Formats: sequence, structure tokens, C-alpha cells
Amino acid sequence: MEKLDDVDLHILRILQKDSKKTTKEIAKILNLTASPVYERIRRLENKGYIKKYVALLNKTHLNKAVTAVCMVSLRYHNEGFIEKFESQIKALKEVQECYHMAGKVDFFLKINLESLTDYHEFVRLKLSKIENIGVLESYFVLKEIHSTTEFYI
Amino acid sequence: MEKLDDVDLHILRILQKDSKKTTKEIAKILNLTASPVYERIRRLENKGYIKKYVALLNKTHLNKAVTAVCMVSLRYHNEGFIEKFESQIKALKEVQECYHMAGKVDFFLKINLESLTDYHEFVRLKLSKIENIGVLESYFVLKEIHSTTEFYI
DNA sequence: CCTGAAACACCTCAAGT
DNA sequence: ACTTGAGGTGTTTCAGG
Repeated sequence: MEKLDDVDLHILRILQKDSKKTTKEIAKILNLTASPVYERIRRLENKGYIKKYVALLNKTHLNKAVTAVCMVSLRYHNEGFIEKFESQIKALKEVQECYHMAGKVDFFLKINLESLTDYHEFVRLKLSKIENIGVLESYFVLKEIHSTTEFYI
Repeated sequence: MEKLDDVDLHILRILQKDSKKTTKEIAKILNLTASPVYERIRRLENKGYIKKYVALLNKTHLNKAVTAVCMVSLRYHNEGFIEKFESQIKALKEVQECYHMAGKVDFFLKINLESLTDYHEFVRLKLSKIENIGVLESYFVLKEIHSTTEFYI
């Protein structure tokens, strides 16, 4: 994993803000022609610096306005139990993110739904069906102050 | 905000997975020609269903392997204090996400850094400089079980 | 590692159904 | 609301510096 130069970093900064920018536009910003920009981007893709290109959707237009963060602690922490929990969580389509944490709780879950009623149903019918959950604590997003997929590089 | 039909939803599902898919490829999946797909995408963009197109980067390649979640409660909750806190948080480039929450704490922050040492410095030099922070509790991601920008639509 | 040019594919839109 | 078709533009490749 060799080091990136300033041009590479500049390209990454542009693409993580707006991946629709053409190689030509990026080339102009960097005072280059399209070819080197094209080749650098391909290299950044192949080396794994760029994971994928996606469209970010507006959740409020798509009836997913309610975002909940759910903190879960397990009752038993044997490896088998943890892996089973993880695979069961991955099967829940409503769960957008799940992290195994170090701290007072074991897992953070981020869940997008249409309403609090749906969240109630989600907990009642899906989460509570997962064995080995000890503590379950829910938080709801009142307002997104700031949210980006960009890294400060 | 009129309703989306199945074709629109199918297009959104494809684009939030891979925005590099060409209109031609999408058209083939949907048994259409490129033109109607093109027009639908433009409409979805203009109506705000699609917010933006971005490249998702690999944080481990970019020295941002440490992800912390920081839970903050304010000491005073007057409107002025909250807004001041929010604007100060927005100025911190390391903070990728910040949500005002309903629950036992006021704010969730997601922070990407290179090391725990950097996190220590971040808290010491930047977070602790913000007035009005009462409680500050840190959690660290041990493992990303699941993480996507997609919504289940 | 870059430039410039040529070939190719896709985007974009107008006209027709 | 979709199809066809054609012109414009961006992508991709490559010889040469």
C-alpha cells in the first residue's frame, strides 16, 4: 500500500463529495489532462482506496424519516453467542449499521423506519426474537446536525 | 411529492448499491430502453429523492481506522446554548456525524481518526474546549458488523 | 508520469407512436 | 409513457515525450 501524493488525495476529496464529476472536470481543477486523472482513479479503485460509488437517497421522501439508535448488551459473551447475534442482525433489513463496541454496551444499531409505531413493531417482532439480548436501550434522532460519508483527508 | 411506482423504486435500489451502473445497463434489467430510465433518474434527482452521488472510501487505507462514538449531554439546554454547541461541532472536521437525540443523552457524535492517541488529543484539545458540555462518554468500534448507506425500500 | 489524439460507448434529446 | 435514432460528450486506450 504505497503512499498517495497530493494529486491522489485531491481526487479522493473531490470524488467523495461528488462522484459525478467527470475526469475532464477534475483534470481542469488539477491543471492536468483527462488521461492521468483517469489512470489515477482506476489505480485508486484497484488498490481499494475507493470502495464503491453510490447514490445517497433522501430518507424523508422514502418514508424512512425515523432513525433510531439501539444499544444492545448480550447476556452471554462466548464466541458462538456473539457470532450468532451478528448473523441474526445482518438478516434484519431495517438495520443500516451495526457495530461491535468497546464500552458500556456491546453493540450499536442504527435503524431507519417510517414511524415510532414501526419501531415498536420492529423491537417486538424482530429484535426481541433474538436470543441472548440482555440490555436494550433506544434513542431517537431528533435532528441531524451533521451527517456525511466523507472522511477528513 | 407524488408516489413512486415499482420502476422508480427499482432504479433507486440499483443506484444506491452502485451508481456507476449505466442507464443502458439499468434499462436492460428493467426491460426498457435507455431514454425512459434516463428521464426517470433525472426526475428522481430533481424531486430530491436522490440527494447526491458519492464515492465511498476505505478508511483503513486512509489512516482513519479508529471510529469512536461519543455521547454528549449539555449542562444547559436553552436554545442559544444548543445552537452554539451545534455550530461548534460542525466546525470540527473529524466529526463525520452528529445527531441531536431523544434519550438519556443529548448528542451522538461519530468520529474517525488514526489512533486512540489522536482521539485523546481530539477530546483534550477540541471537544473539551466547547463550553456547556456536561457528560461525555466514549465508545470505540471494535468491528463493523454491518454498515451501508442503503435504505430498505 | 504526463500530453494529445483517435476510437468507442454512453448520454441526451427530438420526433414519432 | 415508451421507442427509435442521431448528434454531442465523456471515456478509454495508446503512441510518444
